[in-house]
Amino acid sequence: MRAEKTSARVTLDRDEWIEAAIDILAEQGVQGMRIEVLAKNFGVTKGSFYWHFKDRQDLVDGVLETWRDGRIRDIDKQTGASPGREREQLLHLIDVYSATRNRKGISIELAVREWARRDAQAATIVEEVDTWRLECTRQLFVRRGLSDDEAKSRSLLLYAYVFGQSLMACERYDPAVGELKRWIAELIVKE
Amino acid sequence: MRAEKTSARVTLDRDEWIEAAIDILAEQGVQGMRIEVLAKNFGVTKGSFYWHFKDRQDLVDGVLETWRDGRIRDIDKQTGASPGREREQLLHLIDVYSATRNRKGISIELAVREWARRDAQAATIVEEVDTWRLECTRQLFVRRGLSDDEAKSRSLLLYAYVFGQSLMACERYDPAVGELKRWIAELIVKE
DNA sequence: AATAAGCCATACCATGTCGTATGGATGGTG
DNA sequence: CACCATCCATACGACATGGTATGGCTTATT
Repeated sequence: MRAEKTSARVTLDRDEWIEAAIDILAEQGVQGMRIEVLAKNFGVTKGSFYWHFKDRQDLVDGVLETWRDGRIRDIDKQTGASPGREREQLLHLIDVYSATRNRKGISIELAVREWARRDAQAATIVEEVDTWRLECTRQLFVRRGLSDDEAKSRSLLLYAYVFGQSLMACERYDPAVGELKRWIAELIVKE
Repeated sequence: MRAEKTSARVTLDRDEWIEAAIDILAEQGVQGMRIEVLAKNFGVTKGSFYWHFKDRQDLVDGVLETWRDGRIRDIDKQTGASPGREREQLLHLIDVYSATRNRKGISIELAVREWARRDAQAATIVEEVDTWRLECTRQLFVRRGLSDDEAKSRSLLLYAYVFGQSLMACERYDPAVGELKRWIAELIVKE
């Protein structure tokens, strides 16, 4: 039973609700973020939810802020200056967004983006994250000696590729799709 | 009023319901494909719907089949043999999936893919379409003289890029994002 | 004109969901 | 011990939705 997972805890707080909301966002999409469903998973009723949150919008705000802050911390960490290892950092970046590894992260990423296509608030958050990521990655390319325009283009290509790739069913296209992806990663980071 | 759009018609048929369902699928996602909402847009009640369809699943089947058939006809047309123009065909393919042009087609595409991530039936359809598209595009690259592996890799990159790019908010990253995209397109099709 | 078929409206039930109001249980504090 | 704050349960109203049952209107057929 899902409810047993946290039954040891006596009380809940905002962050636990937000984490659970992000989990179900990844699995079910925005429409799956139902208050009563979250409550049932915790083994409580929505009386608890409305103690910690004003309404559903309050939860939504928390989810988006938490996601944005986490993503920005993450990209800062993964593109931090480590001279001479820019190429490895870029390849690692692509690998991290590979669908096989990091399934949950990808699911959250796609769920937030599908959300952003129809919700202005989510779109604003995605825009902030995109801008930050593209800028950090651009600097990686620049440190490798690329021109500013080429660095911009390649970082845009990098992210568009990893997101799009996780939207496709490419396993059945070629069983050795792993090698195709390695080839593509090399093309994106250059050489 | 939306209802006036087709008020001239006296009766509806399955295809009109399916078309309207695809429209709202693009705008609202799968969760937006509500029978009573579709009926209200037509200015009728769901009594009409249940005359033409057994249930909601019946509509879903029609939507997925219609989408798949249309996509396969389309890719066949756009990658049809026209010797010596493979490069133009590839660039045109990328352009067609550009978010600025063909907004509705992109919206449907993304809606079906987000759907496929959580629905096995939709996933099967997407897989069929992906396989067909990748194969057609691979042949374009092969006709340009590329090796089979490189052709496979580049066609995968092409589609992943166009889908991912339409998931991103890249306009605010650089106002001249159009030039970045042209550069990327050139990199993907080679030279 | 009578009948039948096609197409849709109306009424109804069951369910899921948001939000509110209020009561109850628990533990700390004076 | 009395009181209060914290945290959750219960019950309710309001609404949207899928699906069913049935009635009614229009047009074609005989």
